[in-house]
Amino acid sequence: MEYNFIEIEKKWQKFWADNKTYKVDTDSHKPKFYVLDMFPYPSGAGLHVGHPLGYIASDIYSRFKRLKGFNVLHPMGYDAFGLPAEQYAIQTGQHPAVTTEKNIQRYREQLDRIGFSYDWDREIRTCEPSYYKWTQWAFLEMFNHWFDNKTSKAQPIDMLISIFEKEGNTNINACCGEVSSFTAQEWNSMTELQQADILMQYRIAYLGETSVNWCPELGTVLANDEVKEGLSLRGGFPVVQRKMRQWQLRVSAYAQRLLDDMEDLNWTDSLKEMQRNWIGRSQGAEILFKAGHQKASYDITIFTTRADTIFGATFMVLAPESEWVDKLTSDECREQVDQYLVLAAKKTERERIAETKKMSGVFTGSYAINPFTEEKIPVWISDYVLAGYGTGAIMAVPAHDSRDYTFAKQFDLPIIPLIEGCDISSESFDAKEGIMCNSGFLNGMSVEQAIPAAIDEVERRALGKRKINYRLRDAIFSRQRYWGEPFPIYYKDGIANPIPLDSLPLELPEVDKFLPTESGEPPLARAEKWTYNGYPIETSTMPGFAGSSAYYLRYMDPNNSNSLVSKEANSYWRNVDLYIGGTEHATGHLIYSRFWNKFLYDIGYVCEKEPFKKLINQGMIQGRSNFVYRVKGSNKFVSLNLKDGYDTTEIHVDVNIVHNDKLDIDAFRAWMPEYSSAEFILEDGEYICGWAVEKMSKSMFNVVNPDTICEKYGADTLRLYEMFLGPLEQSKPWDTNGIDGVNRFLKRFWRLFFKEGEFSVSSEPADAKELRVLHKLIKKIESDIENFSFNTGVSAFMIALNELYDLNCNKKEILEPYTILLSSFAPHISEELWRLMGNEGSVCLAEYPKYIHEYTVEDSFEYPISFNGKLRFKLNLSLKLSKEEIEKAVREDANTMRVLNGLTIKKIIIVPGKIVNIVC
RNA sequence: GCGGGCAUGGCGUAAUUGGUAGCCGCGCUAGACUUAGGAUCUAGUGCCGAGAGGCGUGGGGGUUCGAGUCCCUUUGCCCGCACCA
Repeated sequence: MEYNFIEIEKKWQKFWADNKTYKVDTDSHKPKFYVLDMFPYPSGAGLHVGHPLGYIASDIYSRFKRLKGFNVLHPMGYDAFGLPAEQYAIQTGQHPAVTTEKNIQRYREQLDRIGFSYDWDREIRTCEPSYYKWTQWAFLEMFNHWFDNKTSKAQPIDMLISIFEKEGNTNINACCGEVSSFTAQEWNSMTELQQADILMQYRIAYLGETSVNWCPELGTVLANDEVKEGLSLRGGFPVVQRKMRQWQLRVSAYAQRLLDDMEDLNWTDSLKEMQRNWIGRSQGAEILFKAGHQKASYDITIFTTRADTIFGATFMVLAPESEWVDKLTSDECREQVDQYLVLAAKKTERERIAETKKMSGVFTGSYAINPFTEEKIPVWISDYVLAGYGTGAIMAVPAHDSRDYTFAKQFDLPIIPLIEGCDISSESFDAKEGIMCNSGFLNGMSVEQAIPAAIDEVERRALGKRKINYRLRDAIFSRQRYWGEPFPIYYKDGIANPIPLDSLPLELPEVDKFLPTESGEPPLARAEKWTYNGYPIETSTMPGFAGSSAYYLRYMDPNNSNSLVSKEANSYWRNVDLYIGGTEHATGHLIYSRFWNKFLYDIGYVCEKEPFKKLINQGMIQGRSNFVYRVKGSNKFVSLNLKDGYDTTEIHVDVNIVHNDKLDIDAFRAWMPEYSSAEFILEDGEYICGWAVEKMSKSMFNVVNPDTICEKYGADTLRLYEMFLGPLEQSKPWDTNGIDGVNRFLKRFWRLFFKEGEFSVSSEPADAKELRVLHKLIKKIESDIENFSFNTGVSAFMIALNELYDLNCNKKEILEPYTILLSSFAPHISEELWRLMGNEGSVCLAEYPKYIHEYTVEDSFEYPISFNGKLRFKLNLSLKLSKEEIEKAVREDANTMRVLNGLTIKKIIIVPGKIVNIVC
């Protein structure tokens, strides 16, 4: 009987679906295990072979854990809100819900063919009202909470109000916007609007005016992680900074906790490092400088991590957007300053970044007093200082900061070296090392000593205080788009009010067009009756990360209509034990999700403070393009190794009509009409194609659809091959050159169960050699899966199969456990063979094979000579032993003899102290 | 510029974690069975050499009885961050 993978795979996929083989429930006496994939955005292009890489790995792990007796939660869903569907809608007028639905169906079909063990009853889609009800709910919870710095945790806003009513805000230490202090009486005498404005400064989800990334092309604001090098991640359009009033999430309040709790996570160091950089904690001090011109004087606070260099602060710089700019600009300089501000505002982020080498700036006309040197130093404005970081103002120390140095050189400002022996003739000395000089009381100290000493002095003289700054900023949460979650907020008399929970979900309304209105309002403003009790509803929608921030919680209890997740479900499933996905979410989703989880933890909603215990980043699969070489001016194509003799043009050819770099000539002629009469110059009767590794994309003709592989080789081969390709975390090109080997392995495995076309498995007991093969395999597979070393795992299956062929073994005692082990990797073929062996119930739920046989010294068998006839043992020998003594020790060592029994020792290689190599 | 990672046959990779480098697979060579084979099976396959043997983990140096693995240095690739004061 042939290995008919098409039939087998179809049969078992249907069986698993019909019988809900992979359905899981919370009420179980088994230990839980939660394995999660980063759910996909269902794009119109469908899945290519790169997408399932992580899914296959997580599926193998899930199946393995299930075999080991765990109750495994392994769900899948779709991150279905997003820009591409909306842009498609704008172009075609088709509702994004329609295209999204279509794409999801396609994804589902493709996923189903690969044989994943998902519990599809738990599928979620972020664009469904029953799901986004809970996204809206979480937003309202954030709206109704504030962050208490004293306890470092979210607290209800009602509690804040009652404190205000009793004692004002003087005793409150909150993470909030700019609020001046007030007493209880002052609070109580405020209007409703005034109170609402103040409360807004405290809320965790708040409406606030800040400098935002505005993308004119997309017509929306973007979060920091959606912008890279001044361009939008989606589409690559320029982004400018603009002051806008937007909904924001106070992620920055959680900066320290996000940092601290990372310690216990089982994530890669590089990913943790990325998050650390993104959070960007820096320790320093805020220092007060008096500054002003003839007409007025102000206190300006700056932030610095190098308080030790204050004696070298020879000027001050303000960000163009700084609120001090207006105040410190003198009348004489007003005109130039205004010109500069206009110029700076027009620059895109990208231009700003590009101008690192050349700096621009303008003098304000004001001077500040360096509090340590008492010198008068000029105050400048330049866009190399960012408004959003620190206080938007710096003390410039050109001798020890490269940016200040460039600026000082350009505008001819004084540079004072502060470290003995440093050379600042051509560049600044940025290193934090050396002995201080020109620095008053700090002279003679090392930099390390001088930093705290300087801050102590600052604090003693009440010029400022120690301060920790974070690069992490609050997340801009509004998008001026249609295809997202509506905000459950309505406006009454200028006050933002929550739409109560029992009116949720607030469903996305129908609109006639998906574009902004003529007056520039977001598309939702087109909706008829977009009101609540007659009051207008917020017209922005939430960003992509809103729906993906808590989806892992929803899987625990996907159909609950009373709660995001029930207490019972949450306390059973707790958090994700294994999360697999790409690194591209390091600073977006993985930060937001952690923040979201921590907030829900604070309000007592979830029981774990971190969402994802272990995280694996699968590598990207790149495309491997193939080329043909057309002789210029003809329809002749020359094979790779002969092309040097001709003047040729390199042309991408569809990789699906190339096999092992050999072109299928007939398929090529049929591929495009212009090649139908193509002629070929062959080498050894073949046309060999050139190749290159490129991004997988349609235009390079190197996209491989997993369906194609499933048709040709079957899903089991696809699964094994993707794992065999190399280490999971490594990026690699998709290269089908080796797929035949893996396919051959499955065919060989299949044949092991058949004799002359008949299914034939022996029920005789296995002998020691055969058991050894099995036990070696069990041990290896177990450790490989636990270490996510799936490539060597596949190899181990192949090695064991070779050995079984050598032993001519078809015994059930060996083949049955082998089949169970293989079922994690190749479930379809395993299921078929499992049933043919006469078993009831799915192999996927079978009992994990255990060691059924322990070796003892009495076991006598020849050691399989798979180490090229050489064995190596560790023995506890001392240097002083003679060769004979060592030989004797080897012979007497029980562990060694157990394996050596029955073999003749030919040679012993001795390395004194540790190791003995034995050739038999 | 800063931070992290990698470098092993013609190719993808492996190496019991400091112990005879090259497992497994691809490809290739030869053979068997075949009308045929993108099927199957057998043998071989790091490099040089007829052979004995020698040389080999990007280059150079070091530690060690012993280094692909540890340390220093250098080169080349990949990834992340980038005016964050």
